[in-house]
Amino acid sequence: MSKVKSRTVFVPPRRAGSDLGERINDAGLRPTPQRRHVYGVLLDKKDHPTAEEVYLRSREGMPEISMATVYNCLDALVKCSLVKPVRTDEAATRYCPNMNEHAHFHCEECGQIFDIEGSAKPCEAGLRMPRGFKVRQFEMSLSGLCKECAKEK
Amino acid sequence: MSKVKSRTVFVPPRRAGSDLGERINDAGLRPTPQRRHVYGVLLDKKDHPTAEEVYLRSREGMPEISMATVYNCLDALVKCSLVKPVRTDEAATRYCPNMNEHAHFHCEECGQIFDIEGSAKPCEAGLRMPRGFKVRQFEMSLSGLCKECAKEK
DNA sequence: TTGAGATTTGGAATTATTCTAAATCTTGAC
DNA sequence: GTCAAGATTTAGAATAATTCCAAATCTCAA
Repeated sequence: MSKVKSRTVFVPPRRAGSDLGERINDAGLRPTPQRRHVYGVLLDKKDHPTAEEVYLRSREGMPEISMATVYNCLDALVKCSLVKPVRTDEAATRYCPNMNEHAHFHCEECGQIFDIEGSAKPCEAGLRMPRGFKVRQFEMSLSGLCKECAKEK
Repeated sequence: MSKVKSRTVFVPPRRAGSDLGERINDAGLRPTPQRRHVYGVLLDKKDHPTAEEVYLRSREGMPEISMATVYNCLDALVKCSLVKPVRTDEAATRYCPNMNEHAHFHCEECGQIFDIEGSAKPCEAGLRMPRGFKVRQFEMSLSGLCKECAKEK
């Protein structure tokens, strides 16, 4: 296993999945095995799992990982803008690794979340922003019935 | 105290605050003193209190009310579309009695929520809805710094 | 190689919310 | 007015999601 390691700059070892490590590294985080693994789990299946679900999936490839670490890793990934937290009407926060501009559709029937492509600025979306407010985030979310569930009615 | 009471139709007693009662009644809910009181508390000060805050304010005029009842009342008001639940990054759900079309702005600094007037349809807001989805709710939410907090930076 | 600081871990603690079962209230029928 | 069925309220227990804690381990710049 040939590694290149400089004195002052951390270079992640080159092996399968190292690109994840790089993305974490680029974002200013230490690319620990746990963070890499959790990020990999999210990228692997782009649904919108809860922390609990991420924990269960993470344990498959890393049986010793703890729930606390999963929360830590998710927080870290969110802080680095690699992952977005998604809140629905349900209690648990879900996590989305799709960082393209999109909205979330929550199906009231089956509970699934779907990414809806597209974006707009608040004013384009008909909002009358009062002067002086500094908008950092603008999110749109929808709920109703997904294609499958709508069909069944 | 003159009351009119028919055999088959409930007529709420006419006294101060009965309009609240009517709105609750119209929405198909029994206008109990607790529901009326909780709704009154929300209308009284149109910020976006948590259940906890609603509880504290409710106790001022109705010291025996319980937390469970506050949750029950809020759920009932939400079901009747008299009140909207608002979720932010924080854990606790907040409640908004403004049922006009509007979005919510959450100030990251002071935590306050502001109503932003305006509305749009998903397609007008740049979203490309896939065929077959049945949209029941479309919400927009913003975060950043409110006027006051932005000034301080 | 090493020490400072970051990270992980299991378990305890906290917070928000829901559930439960008993007491009370409300309403429509008589 | 009286009554029973069902709705609502209540206190407290239970649950669920998340955060906190302190000890062990890891990471990496010097």
